[in-house]
Amino acid sequence: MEKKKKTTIYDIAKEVGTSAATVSRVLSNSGYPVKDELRNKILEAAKELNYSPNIIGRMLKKNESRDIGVIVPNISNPFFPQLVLGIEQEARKRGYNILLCNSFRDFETERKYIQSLCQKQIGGIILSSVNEDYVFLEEIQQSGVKLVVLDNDSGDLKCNKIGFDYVKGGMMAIDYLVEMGHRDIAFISSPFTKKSRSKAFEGYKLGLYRNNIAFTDEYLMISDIEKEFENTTYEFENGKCMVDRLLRLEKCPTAVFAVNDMTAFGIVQRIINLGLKVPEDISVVGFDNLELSSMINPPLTTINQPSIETGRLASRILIDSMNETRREDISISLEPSLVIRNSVRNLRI
Amino acid sequence: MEKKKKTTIYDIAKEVGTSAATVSRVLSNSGYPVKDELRNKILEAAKELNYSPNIIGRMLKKNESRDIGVIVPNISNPFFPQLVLGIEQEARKRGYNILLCNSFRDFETERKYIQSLCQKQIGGIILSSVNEDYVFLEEIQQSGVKLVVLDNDSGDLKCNKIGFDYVKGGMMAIDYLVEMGHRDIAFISSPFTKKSRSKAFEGYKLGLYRNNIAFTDEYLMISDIEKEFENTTYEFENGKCMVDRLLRLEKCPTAVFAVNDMTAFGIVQRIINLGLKVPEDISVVGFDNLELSSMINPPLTTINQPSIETGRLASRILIDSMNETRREDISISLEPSLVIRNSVRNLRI
DNA sequence: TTGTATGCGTTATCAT
DNA sequence: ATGATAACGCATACAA
Repeated sequence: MEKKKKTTIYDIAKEVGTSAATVSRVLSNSGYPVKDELRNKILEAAKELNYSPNIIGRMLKKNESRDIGVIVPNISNPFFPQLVLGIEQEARKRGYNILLCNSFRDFETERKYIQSLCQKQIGGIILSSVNEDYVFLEEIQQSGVKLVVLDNDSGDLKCNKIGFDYVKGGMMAIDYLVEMGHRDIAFISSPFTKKSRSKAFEGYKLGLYRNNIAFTDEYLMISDIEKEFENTTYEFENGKCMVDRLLRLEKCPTAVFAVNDMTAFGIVQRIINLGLKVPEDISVVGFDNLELSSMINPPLTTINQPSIETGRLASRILIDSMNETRREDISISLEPSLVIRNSVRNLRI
Repeated sequence: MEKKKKTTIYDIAKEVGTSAATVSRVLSNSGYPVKDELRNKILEAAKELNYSPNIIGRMLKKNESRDIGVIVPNISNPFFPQLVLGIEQEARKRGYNILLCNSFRDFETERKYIQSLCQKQIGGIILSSVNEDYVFLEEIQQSGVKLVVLDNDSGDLKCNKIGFDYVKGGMMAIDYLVEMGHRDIAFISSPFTKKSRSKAFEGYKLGLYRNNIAFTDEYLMISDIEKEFENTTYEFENGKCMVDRLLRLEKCPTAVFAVNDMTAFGIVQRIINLGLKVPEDISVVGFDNLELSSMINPPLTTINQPSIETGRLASRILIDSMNETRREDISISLEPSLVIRNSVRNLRI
């Protein structure tokens, strides 16, 4: 179990009786002309000596890395594995690797990871988090690191952005509910510490408005404490709690719109636990379309946010930008869509 | 948007009027004595010039990396985010970063990732996958890379291993079901392409045996095709299909034991869709204890496999091994536990 | 077509 | 306490 020194191009050069330069030319597929006989000897010796190139040496020389950083709040939130999968698929396709970091929505953690990433001389970062320290991010960019920011309507910062139309998503949910004959619709959410939540709420209100339904204050149910960083099931628990509050209302709504699917899961479970039925007694619409939303009972009607596609797109944009295929920043907003399953009752029949 | 050359220790040295060596001594926290006045000037200049060390240079020189590779089959399978979380928590605590790869249970993909990781001069790999090419892995190890293999009873390969007692888990499930008065218990699974599945089945059989229940061939339900690499919901769909087969049996079992929670989700949903009830008509026990198992209806009784703890342990073992705190390989098997929720009916009352 | 020499940014060795 | 210099492994400009 002794440390076997790794073989370098010099070892191979010595073995074959040529120079390191020639070995490098062959082994790095540089396309540089080398006589076939010699080339073969080098290739042979490389196998023989079990040569594996040291990427670090190459990186130092060429000052380019094939890595891109990805920062997400928490990989345990089922939305993000899908996102990461999309990013990775596209990245691998182009020969890039991803370096994954969980920020836990903590500002300092995120900042440290970004710094650490930069010290590794990565070419770009996909940032799905809440860093609003624009000066910091601008510094990062000026040092040559490309950025794709997800879901952050940071008006000021000039960089690539991929957004999602949460407002429209919220409106679609309400439209559908109204179409199904509902007019008493509650909105259940965790605190508006994320833009996505307040946007969805905005959609809720606009949806009511354009369907001529007055917004009722007591139908807006937001929990008090935000502690999701500790516990992934926070949203779920919150959904459960809010149901209790809901049922204490003098006029109980016929439907609820949840700020996300996890919350909806909690809502559905609590309703059922109480001996009521979804959607017979209360209808529920979620937001996200997690893979698991189709697996619960009843299968959840929800607004789809295209996670994998977002990931792919982010990868593509970042890598293009790193290769300077495109110099101007790009800004895209993805569209929600309604996924009808089984958690909404049609009051019209 | 011009490329601003990054500042190096030489720039700082020039600025301050000292040598690069001294700058390095200060900025790398080497503990080497440098006069306070000079040290401060260097620190100041570093801030001033916005210096950020180039890890690549350091790595090349010191030939050590603070990265560890992690290979999982598919981050979309909800078990793995938890595992990765555990790995990362522990790794960060000790100053290591993780490089995540999805092998999609594909042999060649996995092999390529391992090679790529090694070329990056990482110190170790946590491998949660199915590479059974021992010679390959041995080569890797001989080149100095430490290995922690998860869930792979590769008898031959000498390296760190963390296992899980699937057999015992299976037995616990059956014991519990019997305790609740069940004797007609089916086993539903996807094909035995993973050790965990055949082991769980072994536990199923042993459980029946020690409870004096004869194993019935027709209660063993395994789907025909394995195509999970394409579709994460494969297990779920499979569970649904198998229910149909189950109900065609002349004597329908009172309970089913699912090879994993995802499969159980499908089973539960299909049963309910058919107008039957869980657990009133059919009881279901799962295997894994995904976070979501508590969120479905009814909440799933299942066998817990400690994902986060496994991750933490793997990190700890790998890093210790890299630091040669411990030289001998270690081999641990983690214990299952029963999580009782609401998907099993007590026939005794 | 091949070889020599240099430099990427850092740390370590050896003088001073 | 500080500075000059070599070395890490590789790729490349230049010479031959």
